[in-house]
Amino acid sequence: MNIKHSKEDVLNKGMMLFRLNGYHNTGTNEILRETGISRGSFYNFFKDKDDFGVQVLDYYTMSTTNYINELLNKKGLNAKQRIVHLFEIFTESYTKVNYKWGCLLVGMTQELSGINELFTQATGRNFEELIKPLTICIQQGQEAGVINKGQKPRAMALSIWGSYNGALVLMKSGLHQEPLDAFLENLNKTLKV
Amino acid sequence: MNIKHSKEDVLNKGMMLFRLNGYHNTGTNEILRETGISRGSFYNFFKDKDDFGVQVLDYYTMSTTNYINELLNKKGLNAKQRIVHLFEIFTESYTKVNYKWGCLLVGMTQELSGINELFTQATGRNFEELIKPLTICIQQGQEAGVINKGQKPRAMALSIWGSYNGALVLMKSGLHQEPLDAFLENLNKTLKV
DNA sequence: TTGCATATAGATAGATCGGTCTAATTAATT
DNA sequence: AATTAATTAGACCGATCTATCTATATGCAA
Repeated sequence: MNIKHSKEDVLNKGMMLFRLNGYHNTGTNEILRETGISRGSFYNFFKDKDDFGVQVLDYYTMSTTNYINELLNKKGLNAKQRIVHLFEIFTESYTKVNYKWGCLLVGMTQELSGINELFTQATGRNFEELIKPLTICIQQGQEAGVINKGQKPRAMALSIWGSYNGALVLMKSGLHQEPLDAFLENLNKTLKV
Repeated sequence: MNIKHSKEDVLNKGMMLFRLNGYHNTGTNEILRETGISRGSFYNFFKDKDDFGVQVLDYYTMSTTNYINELLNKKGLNAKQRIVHLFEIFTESYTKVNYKWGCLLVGMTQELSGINELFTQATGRNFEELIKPLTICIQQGQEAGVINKGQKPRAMALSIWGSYNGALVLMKSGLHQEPLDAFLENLNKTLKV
């Protein structure tokens, strides 16, 4: 009796595994075991492990971007408040798992960008996707006068997203909350008019 | 005819390899080939690969901390100027290698912290070492009135070092300069009285 | 010099890696 | 219903992984 698995389920599981244990540290055997899929099916869905990795990364970025857009379009808050709210929600999600996993894009960047051509392109592309909504929201906030104009939207988005990513790394390096709080504190200062 | 290698040479080479290609993506064979050391010698120096990795990380932090201290004690500049100068020098070093490598502590954190007990302790410990000089310098700057007092020294150091680490990740994800410039721009704003 | 600890060399081992292959099953098409 | 295409299953393969093992060479102390 054969079992049918959706490709999305496999991508989801792979995402979780890569975020928890990293790309090189996650073998295909582990992916097969965790998803219950067979080796034949895996290589029917995906050309090879790298192809799988890139698809997982694209999938991660797509879902994350959707969620970001949702939060940054919330009614009843101004642009600045929406951004602060976004990062409060995001940092909380890491608190909830005891700081044990990180941003997949950060991890894949560290492990693969600059080494593997496919992933070098993928990390660059996904990073641009991820930062787009924030850039737009900052621009709106500056036009509305609720965010300071000390940096151009793009540069400010880079600063903030960078600070956020860095906070996640520091968090993971000591498995504690402190860097996330420092980031949120600094975020308010960065945005303040 | 046997050849004698210093342990420090091997640590140095390992540091370079891990920064370039990551921990799991660097095999012992590659380490042996690059250093010219034999397998027997390697396992005479180091208990196993993990032990080697931790020693490399400790070595990296020690040399980096020494360099930070040197830059943060430079005569003729005030605390704020010394911090800005430090990060200008540091970011430049990545520009020079075409954004192809990252901070070893960031990489090891992503790959190993939270997974491997030995490395979890090591990343936490090394991160604390690395941030210490910056914290002290910020405190001096605040007391001297050249750095704003909006955040406590420790929190500001976390914000800044986090932003710096995040900028390195964004840099590597797209292999470009932009996030480094955005970070330096933002750094000035963070410090300004 | 003798004796002993340490360092080097490299063959070898067992486990695991990513990936292929054939056969069986299921789905789609005519 | 018959035929073809797509999917699933899992045995299997060569390559590579980390680590050990034995033998040889070297440094040092008595």
